[in-house]
Parts: sequence; structure tokens; C-alpha cells
Amino acid sequence: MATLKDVAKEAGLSVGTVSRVLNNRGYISEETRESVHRAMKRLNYQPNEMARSLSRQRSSMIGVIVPNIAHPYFSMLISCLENAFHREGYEMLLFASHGKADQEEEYVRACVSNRVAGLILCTGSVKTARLRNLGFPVVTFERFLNDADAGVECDNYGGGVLAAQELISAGCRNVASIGGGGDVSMPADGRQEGFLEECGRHEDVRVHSFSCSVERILDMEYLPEICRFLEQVPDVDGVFANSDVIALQVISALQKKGRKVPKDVRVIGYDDVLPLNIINPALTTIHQPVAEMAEACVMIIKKASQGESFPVRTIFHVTLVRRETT
Amino acid sequence: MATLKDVAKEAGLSVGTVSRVLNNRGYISEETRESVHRAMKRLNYQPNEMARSLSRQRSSMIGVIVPNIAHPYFSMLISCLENAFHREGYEMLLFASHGKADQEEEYVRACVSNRVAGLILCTGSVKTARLRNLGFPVVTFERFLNDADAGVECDNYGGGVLAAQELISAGCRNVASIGGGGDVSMPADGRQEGFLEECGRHEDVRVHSFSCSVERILDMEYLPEICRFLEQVPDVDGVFANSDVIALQVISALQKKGRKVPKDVRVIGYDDVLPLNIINPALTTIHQPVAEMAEACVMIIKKASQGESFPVRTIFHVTLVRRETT
DNA sequence: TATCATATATCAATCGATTAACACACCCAG
DNA sequence: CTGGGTGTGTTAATCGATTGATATATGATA
Repeated sequence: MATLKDVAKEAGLSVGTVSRVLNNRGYISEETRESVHRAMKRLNYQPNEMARSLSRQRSSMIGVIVPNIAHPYFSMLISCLENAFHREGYEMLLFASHGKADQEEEYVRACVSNRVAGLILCTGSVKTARLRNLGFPVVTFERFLNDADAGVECDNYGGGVLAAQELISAGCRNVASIGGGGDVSMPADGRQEGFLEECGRHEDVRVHSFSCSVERILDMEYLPEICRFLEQVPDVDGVFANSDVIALQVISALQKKGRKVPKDVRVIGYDDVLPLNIINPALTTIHQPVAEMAEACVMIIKKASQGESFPVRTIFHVTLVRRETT
Repeated sequence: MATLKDVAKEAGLSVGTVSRVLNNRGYISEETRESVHRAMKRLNYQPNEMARSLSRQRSSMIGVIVPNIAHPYFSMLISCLENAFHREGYEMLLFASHGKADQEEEYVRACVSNRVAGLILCTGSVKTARLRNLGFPVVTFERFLNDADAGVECDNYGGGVLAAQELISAGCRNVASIGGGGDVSMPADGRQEGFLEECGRHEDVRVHSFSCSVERILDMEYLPEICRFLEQVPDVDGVFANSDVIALQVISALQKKGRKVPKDVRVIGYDDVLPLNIINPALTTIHQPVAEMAEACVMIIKKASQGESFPVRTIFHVTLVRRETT
């Protein structure tokens, strides 16, 4: 494996010069630059990132910790993050906490050991105090953590309001919200809040709410909650599900009970994650601009690394995507 | 940030001894070991993985390159890989090639630069010659690449046979296979092959086959192909889709044409990826043991790193999971 | 008593790149 | 002809851990 030294020798230059070419520092003539690049190509030189990171005291990796990689929402988020990383020259170190606090902390430590450029936390059971003085910026994604450096969210409350308006204007008068309300407080709780408050503004609308435990979010099995809910409110005519995954299972359960969607019951989801919306009937949902949110996380880390100022809290608008279930 | 030296000083020992504790080498008394651990805890020491990797000439990361992170099949695979990595003490460096050969090569180079312990390729457009002498083992996942060190697949041909048998024994006599047959040859093509050959063994069964371009696999939009197919074979009574994502869209398209699943048309998918199978009607599909396959990839890399011998080709059995669409 | 296994220290090189200090050119402009 | 900008070389320290050589000091064992 060729080293910088080998490249220098091959090009008949000093390591200092070659390093300057690699890092675009100081004075370099066009001729030298090209000669270095030719030498690198001839030797098939690949800079040793370990050595660079050691020297620079910082790697070009960003740590990402999510609760569950296979969940469509997180897999889409990871995908968007990967795009943004690529664009900005970062690499992704990915971990899944499975909602376990100890595993989460282990992964935070792994990030420290790897001297990452930053950490994006989409999981919130970490003892926040452990995030202080890590040596790199920590950004939370749709979570609250006091000791993080910044947070990126979507307008969850507004999304809940949009959902309520859609159901009510479609004629629903006996609606329910399902999901959220776990034991840890998170931004997504705002969805239910917005939904309930908006419904409260309409006197003729009855509203119910059901919460799911966090474990459900991990294994994506909401059926017990959904069945309990359908038994308690058999005549529901509008459902706001906290996520598309829940919404799909609601539709499935309704259809099994012989209730037609959207004729008998209208359903609206949250997230707008493919491929869940390709199915029949296509799900009306609240669209989160995940790509932009991912981009924002990366830019915050980039700015923080360069000592520039960055927003502590970034909140994105959500939009209603009307399809076939409302 | 505390270093090994600081720990040594804090514990009143030499760096050599502390290093021996960290790496479990040579003679260490229980007393010393504990004293080192106490000192590490007191200083909140986190070993610098960059320095370790530089010194060892190898990091504890494994590179993973997939075509598309958000595709349910790959997100499940990534999730399973992450579990296996965690169990074996590796970390994941994740990349998405989006099917672009140049991006793929760029990511292979990134893995070289990061001196990964191994690379898992779930994407196959790389010029195979570029995989020679990378300095770490390369394992392909459901791909063919001559220059890789090992490959892990499932019994695609057998899966196709199972699907055919299921449809035929359910009474289908005019069946179709959809998906596969892209421009690059891959193991998954065997599904169609097995399906067609098994159907060929039954004289009274008519069989059709349709292929999808690779781009479809990336954006998960198969509707054009599916509609074309449904027009050409309007009286189809059994469909074998090359993946669950395709199967769902087939069901969706059939329902829109007023054809009932499974009454009029039986459908069977491939992969068995949640949450696609939670929907209604629940999809009958061919189950791939992705977790075991992921595990196999990791063990191959582990064995190769330790100089032990490993299987060049590992093929896993698949099973039929009968649900509601057949 | 001699030997061996255990346990630790000291020292220094090494991994591969970054970077600062300093020196030496050259060329151009004032 | 002199000062300043440009371009490059040399040298050496540094980042933090690994590792081998060598030395020393216990005990226990033969």
C-alpha cells in the first residue's frame, strides 16, 4: 500500500509539497499539482484516513444512531442522510439502539472513540448529561435532549392540525388519534396535541385518543392497540395515525371488520414514507420534508466544525398529501 | 481527552502494561487489571480508535455498499448486518451507490482509505478487477463478482420452484413471473428461472414472464411494467413477483382492475420483508433468512481477518410463507 | 540452589499523515 | 538592486496506541 512518502518519491518532490497538494494549502504550481496527481494515480495511492484523522484529531465520519433501521421512516431518513453526507464529504457510521439506553450509550462512546465529526441522534433514552463535552457537535432529530447542541424537527403540532382539518372538512364527526404518548416526551407528541386541539375547536366533533408504547415503534406491531381501539370506538369515522406504518395497520384492521376506507372511515397517516404509499388504497398523509431535515443536520455539524454559528432549533413545515384514504 | 499515557500515570503503571490490559495480551495480575479499569473510569478514558487502527493497520469497521437504503429489502439487510456487527465487535460504514458505477468505485476507495476490516457488497456494477488486492476481504451479498473473496446467496432457483408449486397446486393454470432479468446477471435471476422451469414440468400450465429494469429496483416504481403486463395477459390467474415490493404493486394494480386477490388471481412475493407483509391481504411470499445471511457475511470477514479458512460460496435455503394471497 | 513462570518497567520504533519553522531559490516590481 | 510574493525542500515534532527487546523482580518448583 503506497504512502505519501512513496508518492513524493515517485513525483520527485517532498512529502510537505505532496501534503500541501492533498490539502490545498500554501503555494502550489499547477505543474506540481498535476505531477503529484499523476504519481498518485500511477501508484494507486489511497490516503490513509486513520493517519489523517489521528493527525487532525477528527475524522470525516458522522455517527448516526436510530432506534430501528428497518422501520421505513428511519430507513428513509438514513437514506437522505447518506445523500447529504456524500454531498458534503462525510461518511456514515451507523448504529441501531433498539431503544436500549445502555446500547445507546455504548454507541455514543464508539463515536467518541472514532473521533467523529458529529453525531446525529434519532433516539432519546441517552442520559443527556453524557452528551456534554464529547468533543463534537450533537444534533437531535425529532427528539428532545437538553444537552445536545442542536435539534431538527418538523412542525408536529401543525401536522396534527392539518390532519384534523382534513378529516373534519371531509365530514368526519367521530374521530380518533392513535399513536404517540410513550413514556419519553418527544416532538412527535405534538401531532396528537395539535390534532386534539384543532378538533376541540369544533363543537360537533367527538374525539378520542389512544397511545402506543415505544416498543411498538420498534417492532412495528401495533395490532393489539388498534384492536382495542376499534372495540372501544366501533363507530369511528376518521382516524389520524401517528405514522404511516400505524395507518396501514389501521386500514388493514378496518377492512377485516368489513369497514370500507375511505367510504366508512377516513384515515390519514404521518411521515409520507415510500413504499408504504404505493399500496391500495393510497394513503393520505402528512408529508415530512425528511431530505431537507437531513440536510439541515449535516449543515449544522459542518458549521459547528468550522466554528461558525448554527441554529439551535430548526423546525420544518409539513404538508398534507391527499391521496385516496380521505 | 485522556490518553493511554494519562491512564498509565493515573494508575501508576507503564503504558505497556495498560496497553496489555486493553488488548488482553501477556501476563496481567487481576489486581493490575482492576486498577487500570478504575483509572480509565476515573479519567473517562475512551481509546482513540484512529490511533489503534493506524497502529494495527486495520480498523474495526466493515464497509457496506447497497444500491438503495430506503428499499425495504436493503433496510432489513442493513438492520440484520448491524446486529451481527454489534455482536462481533464491528462498526458499520454505510454507503448507497444508487446503482452508479462511479459512485460505487468511489465508495470502495473510501473503504480502502478507512482501512476497513472487510467490505460487503450488495451491488454489482463495480469493475471486478478493482476489487483485487484491496487489503481486506470482500463478500458479495446476492451478487456475482468474480474478484470478490466470497459470496452469500439464498437458493433463488429453489425459491422460484416453491413459488411455482404453490401457485399450481392452488389451481393456477395461466401464470406469470414478473421482475428480474435486468442487464446485469445476478443470483436473483434464478428465481424466475426456477419458476419457469417448474412450470414447464406441467403441461397444462401456461406461463409468461416479464422483466423490470434495474432502475425500477432503485425507485421502487414498477407500475409501468405491471400495467403493460396486465394488458398483455388479462386473464392471468397466478403471479410470482420477484420481490415483495413488486408483489404489493401487482396486487394494487389488480384490485384497481376489479380483480380479487386471491379469489381471481393468486399472488406470491419474494423476500418476506416487514412491514410490507402487515398489510391486507397479507402477502404469501418466499422467506429469505436475511439475518442468517448477514451473520454469514460477518463471520466470513472475521475468519478471513484471522487467517482462517472460509467458504467461498454460501447458499441458504428459502421457505414458503403461506399467508392470504394464495 | 537453579530454574521457570509470572508480572511489570523502560525504551524506542512504528503506523501514515499534518504542520510549523526555517532555508533557499526564483522572478517581478518599485 | 532590493524587497516581497511565490514555490519548494528539509527537518522534526506530533497525533495516540501497539509492540518487541531487554531488564528486573518476585515466587514457586525441581
